[in-house]
Amino acid sequence: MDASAIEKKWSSQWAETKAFQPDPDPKRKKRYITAAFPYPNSPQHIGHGRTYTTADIYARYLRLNGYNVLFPMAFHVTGTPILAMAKRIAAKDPDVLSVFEKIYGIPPKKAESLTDPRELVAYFSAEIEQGMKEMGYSLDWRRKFYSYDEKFNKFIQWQFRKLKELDYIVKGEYPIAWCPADKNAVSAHDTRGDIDPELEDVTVIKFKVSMSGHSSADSLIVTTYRPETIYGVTNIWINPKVAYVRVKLKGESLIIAENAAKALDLQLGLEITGPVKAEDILKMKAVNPVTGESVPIYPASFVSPDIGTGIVMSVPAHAPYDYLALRDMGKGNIPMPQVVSLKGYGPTPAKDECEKLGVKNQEDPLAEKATEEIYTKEAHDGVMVLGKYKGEKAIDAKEKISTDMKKTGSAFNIVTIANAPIQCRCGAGVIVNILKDQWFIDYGHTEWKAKAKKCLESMVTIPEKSRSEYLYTIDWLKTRPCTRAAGLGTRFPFDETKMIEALSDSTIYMAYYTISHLLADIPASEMDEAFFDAVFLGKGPKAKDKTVQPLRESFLYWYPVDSRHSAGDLIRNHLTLYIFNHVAIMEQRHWPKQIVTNGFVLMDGTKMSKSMGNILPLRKAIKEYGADVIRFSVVCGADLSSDTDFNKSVAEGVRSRLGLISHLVEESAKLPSTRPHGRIEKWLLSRLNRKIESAEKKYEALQIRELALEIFYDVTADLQWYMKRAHEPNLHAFFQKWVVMIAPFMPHYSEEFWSMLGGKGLVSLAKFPEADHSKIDDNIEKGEELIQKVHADIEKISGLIGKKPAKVTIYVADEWKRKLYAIAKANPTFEGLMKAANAEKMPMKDVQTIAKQIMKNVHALPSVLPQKDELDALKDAEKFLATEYSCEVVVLPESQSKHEKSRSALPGKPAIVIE
RNA sequence: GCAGGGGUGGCAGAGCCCGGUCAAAUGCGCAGGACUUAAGAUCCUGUGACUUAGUGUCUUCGAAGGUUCAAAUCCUUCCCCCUGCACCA
Repeated sequence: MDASAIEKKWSSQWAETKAFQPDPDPKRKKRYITAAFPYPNSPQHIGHGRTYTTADIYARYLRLNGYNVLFPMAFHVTGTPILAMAKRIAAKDPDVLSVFEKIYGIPPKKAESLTDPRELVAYFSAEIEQGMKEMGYSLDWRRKFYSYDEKFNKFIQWQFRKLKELDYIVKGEYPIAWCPADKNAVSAHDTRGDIDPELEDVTVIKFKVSMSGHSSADSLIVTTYRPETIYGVTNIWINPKVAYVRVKLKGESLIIAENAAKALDLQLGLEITGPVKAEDILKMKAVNPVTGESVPIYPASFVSPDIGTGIVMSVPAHAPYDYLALRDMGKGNIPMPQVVSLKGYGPTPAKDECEKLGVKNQEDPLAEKATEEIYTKEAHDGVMVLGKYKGEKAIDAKEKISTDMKKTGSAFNIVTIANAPIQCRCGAGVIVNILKDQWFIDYGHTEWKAKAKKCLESMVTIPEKSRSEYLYTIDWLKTRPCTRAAGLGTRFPFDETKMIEALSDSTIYMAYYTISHLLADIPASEMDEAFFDAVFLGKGPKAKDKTVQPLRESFLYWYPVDSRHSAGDLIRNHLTLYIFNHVAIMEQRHWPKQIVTNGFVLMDGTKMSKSMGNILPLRKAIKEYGADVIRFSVVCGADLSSDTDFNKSVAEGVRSRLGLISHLVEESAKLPSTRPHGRIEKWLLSRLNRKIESAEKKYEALQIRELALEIFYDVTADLQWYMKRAHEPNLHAFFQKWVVMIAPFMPHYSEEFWSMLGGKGLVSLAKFPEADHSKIDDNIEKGEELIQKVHADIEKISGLIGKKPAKVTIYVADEWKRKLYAIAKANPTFEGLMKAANAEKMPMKDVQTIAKQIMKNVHALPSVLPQKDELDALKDAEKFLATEYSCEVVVLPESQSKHEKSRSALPGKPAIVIE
């Protein structure tokens, strides 16, 4: 069977019959499933397929259970990445273009033409949509929209008005990584090398300076992460190669590196009054604001004008760079006051560490390592031995000293980029800006948090263990910026120059799906606050409007979302915001019911990444293996919550099994659908019903991996056994049920099988089989297990004796041995057992041997079949075993033999004699 | 640092909540065999060690202790790994 032909055939069938375009139907129960909508700035890869496949399996399962299921999809285009991507393409960025060509196979001409954000969105969204259709996702595409659609914008603005009414929208200051050239906020994908700028508070300490003994109006300002080491300052470092300037800050005159002054201007408002020569600074003395001590200024090459203020205070006992720079200038032996004591080190930990690592000089990369080592250790275990906070932990003293200095005006805080220097793509150095009129959503509100927690309590989280993460995030969230200066999406209603940020416009959009396909005749201008109030809240002046009614009905029918699907990394933001915004805006009956999160897909054991080039595009994968194989492969490998590995051999394994099943279905389709007659047929039926029963529970709880094992891998094993054992194999009736069970995983093949087997209509809309308990037969299954065991044993023994058996005799243990087991269970002591056996007049010699064995495991004796059942099972398999070994096989009760070996037969373990 | 999740056989990965049927599912890999002119596919067998006309013994589930008749599973301590810590979708 040709996978691609089957896929095409059935996906067009689904489209033609509008199989997955549900409308409200008051007579039927509904289920509403959503998965995170994709961001079309690249094609999707196989990893994206996992979430959607999981959601689709669930949606398809629910459909088989008679639910009216809505599973919609749209595209998220909000924010800057799409703009950034278009810009990079316009600039013919070789990295981007090569990824598109080499990984995704996009013709270079096409790729290079995607310089307009809208064209880019159109191209990639079409690509993604096509991929989703090929995967067979049962999506209702009528409801598709883009997050920059005018009507959607209206909806999002409504959402923000609601939040504002609740006082959840606030305005304030906010530090942000900033490109001074672009005059724009900078995030990881705007920087060279995709580095995420990390902002960090740093203390700036003022050292008053004196020149030739005369005090001066100037102060040198130094930046430090470790203000507590102020007690150990021996000197100040500047870099003679750097340009320094004098600046005015609130009337004070400060000396600072020119670059630093420019970078800090945005947050401090500095006025540069003129240059200062480095050689002049070196002549100055600086006064320690805490100790009052006067220290010299020395030159050092490690000081960078792009980090902090471009001036550094020297604490050689605790800072490896400071020690090294002193040593480099021949002052390695000057007194170095110890501020912090550290176990395992002498009074100068920095020196010790440098010597231990053998750091050559301040330019040596090892200096960085020494610094990290000392800083981390001192932060953890350091205890102050000097100054006001002597005896306290260094980490506590740090805060106190910093606060003290700020109080006296000798220090202040700035925000810097911890991992500086970082370059914007435009080439400018990234700096920190303080946004004065930044808008926030205030997730810190206590009542709001309480409501969110209440929602979480009533919600199902799959996996259950993710619940604690939601709880943590709910507690942790506080004010969160919700606008940006640039990006696609929706304008912020209270300041139209700003755009709503991307995570903030994707929190309640699931509500929009319920009406998005009904808006064609309603102009955007009519979609005001009253309109959405009426649709989603059923109140306000438009609540009775005729145009609103069908929308309201649709919303009321579908909402709430019964299951939200996403990757697990989104719990920390999107999914928790989803909860927050729902509880803020929606009525309680419309709060989220369930969130399902999954792990990533790894490629041959490693994370997929553009730089590694190990991305497998979804459509390429489909072409290579077929949609059903890919669907199965991305979900079956691991538990839902953990990362799963995709590799060739998994996919090929699935494909070959599917091939085996296809073959059996083809054969079965030719046979009539008959009732089971033989023992092995009963066995298969029992196994099937057992699986149906547990499959239902597992589908409900989305135990995808276990399901996959049970209804696919186990089933193929069962089928192989059946085919060996059956006299006239006929799997027609079996497959009629099984196909429905597997259909959520492998919808295309299932449709094909279903039609081959004479099923009516689409299997996608069929009914999930009901388990027939009366057909589950433990004894039959145990009997079959016995046969498998005996089969394996014969194999083993004949291997040991190294010859083909000429005759096999199987002796089934006598009934009294089973009784002995029962006695042992009731009376698990050796003496008790022997006494009871004696009373029963059992052959005590044999009893003793068996009893010894039994007693080892007396608390966990296997339950055994009656002798009759064992005999029945094995006799039924006589023919089969005879064919297997092409020799005579005889099954006898133990008592009918004089053979010595026959006495070693045990319940569940017949004796085997091979001649 | 704080928070969360983990450490199981060559690999991936179940089992752990609810201790015994666990030398530990399943898949992959590997080895041998069948089929084939051959390869591939498929099927069978094996895959901790030792042993054997058999269902036996020993040592294993990050490390060390403990509870128990019995521990991969429960308790304690320790070691190691991964993820997140914010404006980034």
